[in-house]
Amino acid sequence: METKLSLYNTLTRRKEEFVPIAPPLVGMYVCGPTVYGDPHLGHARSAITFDLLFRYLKSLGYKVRYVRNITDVGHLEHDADEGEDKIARKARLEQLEPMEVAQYYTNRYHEFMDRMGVLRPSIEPLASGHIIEQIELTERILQAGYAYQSNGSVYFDVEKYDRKYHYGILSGRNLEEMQSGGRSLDGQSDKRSPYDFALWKKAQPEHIMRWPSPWSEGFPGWHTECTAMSTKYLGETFDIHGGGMDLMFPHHECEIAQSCAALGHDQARYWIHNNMITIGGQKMGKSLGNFITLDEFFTGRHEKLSQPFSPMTIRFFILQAHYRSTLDFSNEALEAAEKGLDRLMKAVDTLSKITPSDSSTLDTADLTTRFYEAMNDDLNSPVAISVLFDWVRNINQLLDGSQTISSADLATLRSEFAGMVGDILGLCNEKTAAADDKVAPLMDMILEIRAKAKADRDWTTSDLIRNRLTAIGIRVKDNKDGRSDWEME
RNA sequence: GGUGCGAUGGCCGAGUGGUUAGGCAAAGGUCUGCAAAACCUUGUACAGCAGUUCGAUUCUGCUUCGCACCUCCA
Repeated sequence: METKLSLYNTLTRRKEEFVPIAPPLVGMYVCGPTVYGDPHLGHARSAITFDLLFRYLKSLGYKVRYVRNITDVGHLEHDADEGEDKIARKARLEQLEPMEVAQYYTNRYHEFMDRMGVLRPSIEPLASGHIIEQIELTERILQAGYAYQSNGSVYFDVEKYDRKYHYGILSGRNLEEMQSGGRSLDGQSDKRSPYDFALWKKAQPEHIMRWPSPWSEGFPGWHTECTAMSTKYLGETFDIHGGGMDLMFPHHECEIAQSCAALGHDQARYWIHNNMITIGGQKMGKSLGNFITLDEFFTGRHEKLSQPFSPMTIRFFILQAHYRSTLDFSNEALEAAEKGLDRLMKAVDTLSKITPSDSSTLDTADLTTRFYEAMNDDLNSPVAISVLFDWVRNINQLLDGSQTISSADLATLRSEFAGMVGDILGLCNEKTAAADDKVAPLMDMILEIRAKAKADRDWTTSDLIRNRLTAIGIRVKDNKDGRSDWEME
């Protein structure tokens, strides 16, 4: 490999060469969804970003253990003691068991991510299945002296922690600044300081999701699951921790604090954060209520959508922007992505129709070198895709005959190109997939009849066939050699 | 208020101290029975003002505008 993979590490605020702790093993933990609502575009961005990293690391030969959690414990709406659990509230509104809500949205999440070509993680632990581990973590932090009990709840002592470590190391803040510019929370809570966060919360009588603990019947604080589960499955130190930028503070900051307090050190070597999807320049999210769910994208049922957009179009749209840039939603951008993807997938198809020559006028090394250079540069998928498009032109020229390729080079090109598009970028041809095995021979027959009509200069018949096919959504394209191709709209 | 980030051609979106991003859209052409597709050609884009430099869209400073986090959030 000419270049090596470098990744932007939020912790150091620069790109660093990626060096795993114990190659070829790589441990990666990514914060997954809280399952109390339908997945939206934002979830897709995070899932696809780390799916790309997962796929790319694997393609480089690493053996990756990818852990992505499901948060099925609702935590609290507000930081105050009387806050309501998100999942419990949803359950109350829909008259379901909390776990029924969590299961339903977990299923929905899986269904939509599958359709977008997002590979399932190696381990997908549930927060509710790791209460014991979270209690153990809390005990360790208590023993280390960085937490205190208060009315049955346990809180992390941020001020004490900050005297030895640095609370704010990831998000570039420091406690003093936060305190001086701080908003004054009225002392309605059991916390000593407004910046302290809960490791364990005592449940109010009406709180449904609750577990026994040494301190009270209650539930874990919302930062503990990630620390507890990443430690369990990836060890005390692992390679990559990912998530959305909005999780940087306080969530990831608190994870670091918990690790340092319990283990004496941060767990993750590389902290990777994907940027947000915006709509009209503003973050698409729950708090603003301006999000569009994936279901709405796939069906087109949303007032802001001009048409349905397929799962692969969404994936391609996301991949066409760098993961650390904000990506603005618009119908025009999605439509452009749809057409661009179509062009790319057609080229994959075209590759199988090219006949080799004695020599090559193209150098396939150009594709490989530039593609991997882009991917190695902090996963620059937009540039990688632009390299692919340069080769889409080349592939089309090969079909036209204005370029030639040897059979050895063609074999290389086929496997490289398909691997980049399919295995690394995770894009597949939804149109081809739609045509099942029986349709293809049927189409061959129909086009054979049409070819005969064309040979007889019977344009009435040939146009009738083509028009009828167009009407049912099958596009016919005539080639110079008299043969025709077809594709599903 | 604190801490960060951004402003690129009609739209989306990379990148660079001097030489082509790419996609979509648009215009002309080639091919074709017609069409579609494909191919070829076509765009003096880098918010504004100073400064550094032989040269800045790229570096520095300021200005304007926008965004994110500080509260659940991918």
